[in-house]
Amino acid sequence: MEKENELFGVKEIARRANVSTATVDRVLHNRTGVSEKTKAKINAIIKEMDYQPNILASRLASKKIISLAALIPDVSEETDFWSAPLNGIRRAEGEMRQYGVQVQVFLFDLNDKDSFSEQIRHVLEGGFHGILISPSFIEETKKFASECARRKIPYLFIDSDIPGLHSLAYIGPHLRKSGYVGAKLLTYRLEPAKKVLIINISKEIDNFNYLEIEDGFRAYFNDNNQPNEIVRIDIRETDYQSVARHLTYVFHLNKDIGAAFVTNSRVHTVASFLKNSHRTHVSLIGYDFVKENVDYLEDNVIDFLICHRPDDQGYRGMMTLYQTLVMNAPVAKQNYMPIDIVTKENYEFYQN
Amino acid sequence: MEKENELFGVKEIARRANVSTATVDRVLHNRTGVSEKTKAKINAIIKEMDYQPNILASRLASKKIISLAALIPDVSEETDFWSAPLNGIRRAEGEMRQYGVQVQVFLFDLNDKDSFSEQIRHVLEGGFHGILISPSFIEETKKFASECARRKIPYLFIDSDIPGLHSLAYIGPHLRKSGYVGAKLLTYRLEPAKKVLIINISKEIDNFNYLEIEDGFRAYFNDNNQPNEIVRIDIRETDYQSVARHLTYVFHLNKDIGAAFVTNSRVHTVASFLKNSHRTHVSLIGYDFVKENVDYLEDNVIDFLICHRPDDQGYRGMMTLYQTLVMNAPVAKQNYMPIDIVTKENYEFYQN
DNA sequence: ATGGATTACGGGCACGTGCCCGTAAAGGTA
DNA sequence: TACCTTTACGGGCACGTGCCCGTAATCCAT
Repeated sequence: MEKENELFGVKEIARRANVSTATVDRVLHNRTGVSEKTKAKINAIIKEMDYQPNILASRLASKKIISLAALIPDVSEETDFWSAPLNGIRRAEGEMRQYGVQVQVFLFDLNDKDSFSEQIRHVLEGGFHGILISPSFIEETKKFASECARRKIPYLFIDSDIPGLHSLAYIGPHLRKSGYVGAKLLTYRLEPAKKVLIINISKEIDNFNYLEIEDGFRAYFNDNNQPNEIVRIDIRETDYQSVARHLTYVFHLNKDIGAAFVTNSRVHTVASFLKNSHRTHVSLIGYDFVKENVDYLEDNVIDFLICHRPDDQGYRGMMTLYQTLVMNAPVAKQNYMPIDIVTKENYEFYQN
Repeated sequence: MEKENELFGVKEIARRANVSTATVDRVLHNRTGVSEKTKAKINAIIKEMDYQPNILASRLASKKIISLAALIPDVSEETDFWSAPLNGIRRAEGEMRQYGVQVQVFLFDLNDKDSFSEQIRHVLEGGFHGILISPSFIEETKKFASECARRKIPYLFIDSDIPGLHSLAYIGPHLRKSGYVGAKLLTYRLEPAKKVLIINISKEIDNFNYLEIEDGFRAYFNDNNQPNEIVRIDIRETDYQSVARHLTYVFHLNKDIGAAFVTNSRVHTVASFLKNSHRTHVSLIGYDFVKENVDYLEDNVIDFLICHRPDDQGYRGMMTLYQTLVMNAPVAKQNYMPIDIVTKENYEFYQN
């Protein structure tokens, strides 16, 4: 039975140090106006008491509201993937508002690099205390990062990472391992003679995520001496007709494809093709818990979906900023999300 | 652009109603001492303003601390499964303490019904404002529930549910569906001629959880016209020697067992047996992210672990009580946890 | 010595709510 | 009318921290 000796706060410190609470306050917020001698004495007492400020009182008394910004892609007609992180951000906002935190969301067009740059300008002008950002374009993000460093604004990445920058944290998947998991699932019941098809459907040329995923996918084959031949295809158009055309060609060239792995959420387009061309015996795995994909899970066309809790990414991202700024708690720099496996049987309980 | 008109709180209400803040306070906490007329007027204003009390100020001003109890099984030498929920409970405690909430944990022995009853007595005597409980023994839990109802103490169940009682919520897996998922994974690459073995290792006779799981497992076979024959075995001793003896016998009788499904966390005992008897070609699936199991995942003896985020169950359970008591927010009565699939490839990122 | 600037500190109000205590008004009894 | 009880309400302090404002003390230049 140990008693937490936190009977008093600032007043107790002031009493012990023979100063006023105001002076203690100055030390706590390292403002000017305290002699080195008393500062040292107060700091010693603070350490000795293991003083923890009462956040309730602190937030209540503090006039200044903390404002956070989130910069993520807009929901497009191609994919509503980003509605999930947005959801998590909103959820965090709701919880934080009563603690004097405001959240502002900025959206950009994934197919328009300029919109990204423009929103970055807006965010930087907004005078926010912390920023969450999806670093979809590398060079622009690097410029953003150095500007944040100059202004001493903490920022963190979600969904994909750009290593080497001084972000507060990364919250998202370990993409390489994610591809590794995909390979495991895809080969779990695959006959040795069958070929495996990797499909990347993406307009953006400089999207680097799928490279990591594919790398991990191939690593699994190496590590496990998986005998299957790997075929790969890049498709730069996202509409069904184009995808179907490319796939028809690939399946024509390779008669014995037993499994297909799509490196992003557009797996439903492939599913549609497989179903239409009566190839549902091909095992199919792809990414993300979006409605179209779940429909094909239900329909037994997609075998597994891999998912990285995008909702939670948004939530945790905002909460991490909050923790840092309000309670300045230490934060893990790498915050890898679980690599979730979603099937027809468990999807109804999945929490994004 | 809509402005939240929450500029003021109780004072604003008081001003509009031409009363003092004290009177508003009395209405808010429906205490006595307010005439029906002014009460109605104030309530109208409250509704009109959509007044949300400032929880910071409320918790700060309120002397009374809210105390919560958690009643869960102790960690035993048989399994440290319950260390995970305890972990989540502690995590919640840490977050809530600064908001004036205290948590007390009561542990009982899963093999000793009397210890359960005794701890229930202690919990009820403790005068707690809310209780989280793992309803391991049905009859005792029912008595507990009616006593709570009498005293108007909200309580909720985690890990397993007893329907028909007026618990605040259930936070745990949908066991039937969980068995369903197990069957899917187990049969995913199973040859039609192979038999499937269901193994239940448990001392407790009245443990009803595995019945649900097994029911779901068999339902999958029915729903999918799975041709494999199912063999089942109950083992009432949990030590390795006994388990090995029973399994030796079963595998002797059934030469063509291709996959085994263990209905709880003791799958590592089976894994050990399979490894020792050179039967690692048998697919093996079981429950829970405990160290022994993960070791056999790593060792390729266990194919999949199914897991229901026990840590999160503890955390959410306590948080739900907190939400109910402090902000009296509405709560979902059924709160099914995701049915997570853990493999050798993704376990390192798994979050209990 | 006088004045002004700077440093080092204390007093005290404010944040929004909880709640104790005091009291005027209304009602009841002899 | 005098006295007591009950009802209905207001005043005001407290919670722990943030921060504005005032001021004694020290220092420096005239």
